[in-house]
Amino acid sequence: MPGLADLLAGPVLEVAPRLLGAVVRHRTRDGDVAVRLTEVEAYDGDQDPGSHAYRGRTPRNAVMFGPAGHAYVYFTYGMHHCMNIVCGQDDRASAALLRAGEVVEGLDLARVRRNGIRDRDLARGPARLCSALAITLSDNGAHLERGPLTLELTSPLGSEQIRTGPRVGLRHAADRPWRFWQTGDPTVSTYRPAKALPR
DNA sequence: CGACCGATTTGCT
DNA sequence: GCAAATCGGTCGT
Repeated sequence: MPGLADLLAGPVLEVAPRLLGAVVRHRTRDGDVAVRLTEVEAYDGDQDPGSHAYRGRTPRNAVMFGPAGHAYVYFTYGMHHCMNIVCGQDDRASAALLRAGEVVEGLDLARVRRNGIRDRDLARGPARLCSALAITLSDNGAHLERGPLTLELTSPLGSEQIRTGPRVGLRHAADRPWRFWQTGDPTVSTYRPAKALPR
């Protein structure tokens, strides 16, 4: 049967919505926390001005140029981590940013890590998600099949369960509707557009 | 080597 | 609604 990397090796615009509902689990000394993904964004490598890989390979983004099925983690704003799942073909340098999710395991541990924030907000936002899962730069490049950081795909959501819209916080290519989220889910980040798309 | 920027969150107004 | 916090990556001098 096909491995995770094979499933993630398709075009990122097809893989990203496929990730909605999938579960990311991180095992640490303190225990396990798992998050069900409710919001992701697609970044399409060398053809995408919004992608870290747009200006070519650097030590930071090298993982994006490798095979699908690995985590690309970067540090930003001097204090936050964000996690992507590398997908697409090798050297395509495409990835899906994990923007939000629902904590489905290790709720108590996630509450401690997030220091009293409401359960709904534990992983609502890309840096919050990394905080709840205790993702750091040491997880950059990690295989998502072998652990301690894993991705478990679930059956795809129906098209009526998926909404799309512009990506968040980009200076360029802000017009491309490459953000995907689960319809009406309360854990989707607050930057969702004011008006929902027609049912 | 120095300057500037960023796929953000939080807290205060 | 807005600005501070804070630092690695990238690029220009």
